[in-house]
Amino acid sequence: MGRQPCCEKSGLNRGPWTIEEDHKLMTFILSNGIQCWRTVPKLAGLHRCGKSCRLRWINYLRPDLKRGALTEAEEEMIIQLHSRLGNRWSKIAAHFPGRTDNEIKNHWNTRIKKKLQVLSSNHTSHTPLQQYEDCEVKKEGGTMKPESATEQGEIKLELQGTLVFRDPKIPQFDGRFNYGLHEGSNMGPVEIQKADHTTTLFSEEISKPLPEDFLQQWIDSPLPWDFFSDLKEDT
DNA sequence: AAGTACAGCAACCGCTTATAA
DNA sequence: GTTATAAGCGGTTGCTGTACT
Repeated sequence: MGRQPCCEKSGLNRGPWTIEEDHKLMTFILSNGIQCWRTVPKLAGLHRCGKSCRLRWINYLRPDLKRGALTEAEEEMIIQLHSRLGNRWSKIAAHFPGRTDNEIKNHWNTRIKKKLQVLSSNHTSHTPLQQYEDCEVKKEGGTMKPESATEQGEIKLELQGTLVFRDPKIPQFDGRFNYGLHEGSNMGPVEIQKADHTTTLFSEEISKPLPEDFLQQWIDSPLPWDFFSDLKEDT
């Protein structure tokens, strides 16, 4: 029943790959292709687990890999995608031909995360909502629901709704936005997007503590539009 | 020059999902 | 429908090189 086990766990090489191992794996895959990772190390003459071979190929040996540091534009796109997809690195990596999920994950954890932390700590002096002060904003329905709560009292909410913007600088578009926040925190960026047009709004004005009654009031109310009091609302 | 701290990244671990038997 | 396994995925670890003291 079922399939054969992937590989023997004992007697296999571990740790960094040698040039010779790389060469064996690359030569084998280029001439035979990949049918089954389990059989690859055996057929290629490697003392490695199939899983390890797969990882080495995907993250390092694939000929279509793009080498070199990620560009500013790529970084910006990662931030945008991460705000929508969260830590789904493979989904994010799918938008970057030649880049691997591991590469993007590492880049996020070692660089972007820190960059954003610095940005958010400077956030109180940042008022990009002014950028949209000429906007007319129209609400078109929306829902809000508690997503999760922890024992530490951290509450995450999901808000979904539709905004229609009218702005001379931005063609009219509707958007879907989601965010999470917890008691006493600043709310993160609110992303407004449609098709290939994505932008992000920030505001320190929308930082609110969330005592239970206030939270309930929020949950009960159809739309928490107080968050957007800075914007002219066209109802 | 030596020791320590830190950053970056490759590789591993363990869980989840898809699929063959 | 159930079970076992391969493949995929995200979190984490640990090695290596570099900067700092």
